[in-house]
Amino acid sequence: MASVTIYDVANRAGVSIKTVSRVMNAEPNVRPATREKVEAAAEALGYSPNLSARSLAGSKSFVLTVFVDASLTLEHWAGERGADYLSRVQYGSTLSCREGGYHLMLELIDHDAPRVRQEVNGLLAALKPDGVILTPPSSDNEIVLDILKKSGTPFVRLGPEQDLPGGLCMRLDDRGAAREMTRLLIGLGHTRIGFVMGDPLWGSSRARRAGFMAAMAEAGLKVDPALIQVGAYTYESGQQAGKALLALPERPTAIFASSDDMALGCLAAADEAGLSVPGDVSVAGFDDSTASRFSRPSLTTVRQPLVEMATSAAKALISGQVPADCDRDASLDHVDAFKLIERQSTAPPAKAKVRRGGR
Amino acid sequence: MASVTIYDVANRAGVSIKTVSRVMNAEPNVRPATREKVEAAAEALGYSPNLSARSLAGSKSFVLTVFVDASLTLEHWAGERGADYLSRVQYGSTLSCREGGYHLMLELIDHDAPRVRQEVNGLLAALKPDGVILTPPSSDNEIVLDILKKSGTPFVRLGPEQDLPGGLCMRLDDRGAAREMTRLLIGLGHTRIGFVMGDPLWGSSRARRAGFMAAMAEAGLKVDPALIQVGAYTYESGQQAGKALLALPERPTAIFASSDDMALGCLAAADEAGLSVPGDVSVAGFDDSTASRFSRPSLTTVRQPLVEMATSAAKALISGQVPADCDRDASLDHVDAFKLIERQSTAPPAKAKVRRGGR
DNA sequence: CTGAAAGCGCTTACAG
DNA sequence: CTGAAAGCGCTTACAG
Repeated sequence: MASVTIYDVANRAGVSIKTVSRVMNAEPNVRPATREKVEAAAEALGYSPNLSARSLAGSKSFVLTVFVDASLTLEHWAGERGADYLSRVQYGSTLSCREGGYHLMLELIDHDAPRVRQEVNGLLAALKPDGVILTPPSSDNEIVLDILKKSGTPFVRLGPEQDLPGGLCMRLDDRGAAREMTRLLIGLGHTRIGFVMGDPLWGSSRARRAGFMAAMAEAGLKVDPALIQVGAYTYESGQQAGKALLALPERPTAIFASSDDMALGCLAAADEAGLSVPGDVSVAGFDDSTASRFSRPSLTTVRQPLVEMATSAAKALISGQVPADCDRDASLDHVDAFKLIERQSTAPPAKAKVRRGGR
Repeated sequence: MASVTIYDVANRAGVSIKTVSRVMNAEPNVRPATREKVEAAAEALGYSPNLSARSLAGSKSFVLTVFVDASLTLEHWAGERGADYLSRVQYGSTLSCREGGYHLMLELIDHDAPRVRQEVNGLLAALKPDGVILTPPSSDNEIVLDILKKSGTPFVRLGPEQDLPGGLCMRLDDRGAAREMTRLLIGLGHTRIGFVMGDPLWGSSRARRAGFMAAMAEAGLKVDPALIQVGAYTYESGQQAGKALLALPERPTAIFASSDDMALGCLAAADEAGLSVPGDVSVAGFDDSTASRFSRPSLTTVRQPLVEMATSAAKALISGQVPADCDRDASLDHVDAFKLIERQSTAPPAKAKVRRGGR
């Protein structure tokens, strides 16, 4: 079955291909009667414009690309847990793409390979996407950001952790979320709460700490400086921070670690110290990572509204609201809502225990 | 940054664009020295051929499309359980695509919409994929199959249930899997086993029953005709069949329903009859559906090797091993392995119970 | 409001 | 083994 082209439609409607093109692209300056004739011809012939031809001739490709980390993604796919993060991103962006007549391509990036630059360059040259949605760790990969900027491809960074120039950023309200989580702990009855901060170089780390401090202040609780530990968003740093907090003469009854990985480290530290969670100490995290759901105990944490973020990201890219060359000053930060996920790792503080006789 | 084209490479290498094209496509008839010159120029310039141009000019698009049901997929994505089935299909097909320099596009099809025909036709016209991977219910949708055949697009049907002509089929060994599952039940000690068959019109139904019969025969167990019920692969039909089996004067101690949906129906029937699973009766299913994992009790079932199936499907499509017009006679069926998943719904039959005095 | 011409970056079919 | 020409199906930039 030979495919029907713009010429077939033009012939049948008795107009030039340029007019057909106008109608297909919903451009103005077509008489209603002409428009109808063309639409009828296209419908009768079952005509759909060839994406490749449009892309080659025009300035739009009708393709959006999502960059995900290759090894992370393959691991998640292989790991039978279902790729939860990715599913949510696909959900949101696919929704917007369908609405806008766009197509989504998922591309796995080898962030650690020496040839990332070539890989990403090749991808852009081959696909010419109208926009790219970056997921961590792409969102913070300077090589990827650099290539994207040089190529003039608009992009959105999902959940970026660093304050790098360029692109539209979609992240949750770090300060607000940290404040809410702290309020939750305070509401449970905790007054002596330890805080594990992420890398201070990152804006999100400072924002989360600010939220913690704000909640403590509004509750009239003083924050002992010894209760604030600085980590690096890693499991190990969290474990170290947790160890330090739990070794304090006056132990905190709750720890708010500002990333799930660090919170998981705190869980390990509690275990080492022979303390039960949440019996002896509550632990809260931040991110709603997959690990947070499967840890023992499962982690109370903050969830990013990923579906909504991905929906807006794709929408922004499709509508061309993201300038290709937007630098730090021009960058619009899109702050989304968030959701507290209460799981097993938090509880009211233990009452003063009745000490049974030594064993 | 203006993109580098085949002309730039040709200029730098001092050859014609045709020669560059030959090298990029690994065609023969290029002197090694020339090939090297071209490769060096391409590398230096960071050249990657534009996919749209290749697609428009040539006969290949380097794009594979996966058809999934729109509402099913959106439901899974929304349902926080992660889209397990889809993840596994994506995993396998993405792997093969990366290897072959192909790109994968996921397309959501509204199978129930009156405009499916137009939708699918439009998709093929716009994307011109070199092949399509069908997942249920696309695998058995006659409209979809018809369009694919008319358009001459090669396609693979994943886990088809009906014997329809056309395309390459990838399914597990129904007979062998049913035989193994029956052996498992027999191994547990069951001798009186009920079987719920799917729609007899479908080849897979008959194959699964044949596997059941074979296992029973090889164990020297006679099959009471009353123990074979015919369902329709739906929950309701399974419930009805289960009800009938459990009302038998001599009740089976195990039921093998040849689809998870029907097995779930049997679970409901047991519940209605006041019987516990697996205490009073074991129930086994077939498919490893998501529901089978989350049911109470979770279902012992047969899992399709989806990742492997998708990998082979994409590979076959990329290598052009699937003739565009293969009809029933020419269709090659690709039979894959399977895996028994033992969960909570099966156990050894109860010993003759010691009847305690009335309650 | 409509159209004729040129060109996007490649591959095809052919010639040598 | 290599290349010049034509053309894939559209959009762009322009003219009227």
